[in-house]
Amino acid sequence: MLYVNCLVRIMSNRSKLIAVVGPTASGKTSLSVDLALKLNGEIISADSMQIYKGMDIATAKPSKEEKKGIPHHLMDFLDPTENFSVSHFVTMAHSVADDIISRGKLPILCGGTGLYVRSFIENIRFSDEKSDPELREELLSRYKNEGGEILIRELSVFDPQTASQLIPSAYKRIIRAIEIYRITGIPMSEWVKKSKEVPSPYDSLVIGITFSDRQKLYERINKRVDIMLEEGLVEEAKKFYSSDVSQTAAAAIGYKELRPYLEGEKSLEEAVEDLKKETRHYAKRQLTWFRRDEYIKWIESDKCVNVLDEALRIIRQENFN
RNA sequence: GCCUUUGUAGCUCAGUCGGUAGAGCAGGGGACUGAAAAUCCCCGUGUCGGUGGUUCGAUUCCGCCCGAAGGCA
Repeated sequence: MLYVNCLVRIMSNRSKLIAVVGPTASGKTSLSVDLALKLNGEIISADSMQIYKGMDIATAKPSKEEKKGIPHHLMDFLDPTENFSVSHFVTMAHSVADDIISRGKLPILCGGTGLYVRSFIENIRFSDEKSDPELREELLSRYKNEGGEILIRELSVFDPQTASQLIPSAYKRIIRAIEIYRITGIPMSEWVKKSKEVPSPYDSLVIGITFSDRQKLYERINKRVDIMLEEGLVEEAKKFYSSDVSQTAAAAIGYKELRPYLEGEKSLEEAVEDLKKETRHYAKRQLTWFRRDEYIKWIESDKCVNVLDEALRIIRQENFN
């Protein structure tokens, strides 16, 4: 098995790429920076919220000092009024990765947005057709009035496979499945097949950070939220709500939990507890997402002495240096 | 010291006109192809504070003990 892997790598001659994934507050940022220093790399952020300008504290963007001079791409470049999506990410990440490689450096993907990471690593290719906000609105109001079952039945006429995988309450996925067919005339299940046809141009090694004791991760999360507050999260939230924001940016954890406090409906203490809780829930969902990818090489952060050394060991073991 | 209220899941609390109990939250598991920090699904046995009594049977009724809150002295 090992021989086969080596052989494939030597023969395929694909460019190497390392990814660092894991739940929020697990230490991805510092590991990726240290790896970049050791391996002459640059970082591509795979984070659906760190893309936005001004959303610094809430998204735990690394400071100048934390970046240690390593270039960070796809971070801090978009205005919060702009929407964004996976397909944008994949397209941009490919061009950035190719640029890094062309300069003789190692691209290091780092982020906790599972959909972004997986789509990039598995080279999922999205259609050029954009989404149609008006159609979505229409379908959403139909969902509210008529219910999910009717929409699923409608979907099953042109895409029985996708329809069979959906339940009435999963409205976002029902709406998207109908939308993509209406726009392109091709059912979602076909798109999914097509999206996987081209193998990845990169030879990727994905390292995941986790904790054998979930409680340890939760303690880190709680502590980090307290630090965010000290750094001025409340002020950042006020500023965030002082202007219009896109639907994508509005989903960020950190502002919406503080909003009831800003509007006088909850005490700061209560809002902060909510924020910690939502962050913990999010971390749990991320772990569920990444656990599914059997190609991830996991590091149990609370069990190993030095995460960087452990990562370097894995990299050597996989012939990646 | 006396009176009242109270003690049920990690937390907040329902409930059982006597047949050994269930919600919310927390917690756990899962799904995920253009909003993904989003969205959605599944998972509830715990000396019913302790002890004695009544009873075929007590977490439920009665006595005593222990803990908590409030009131009167």
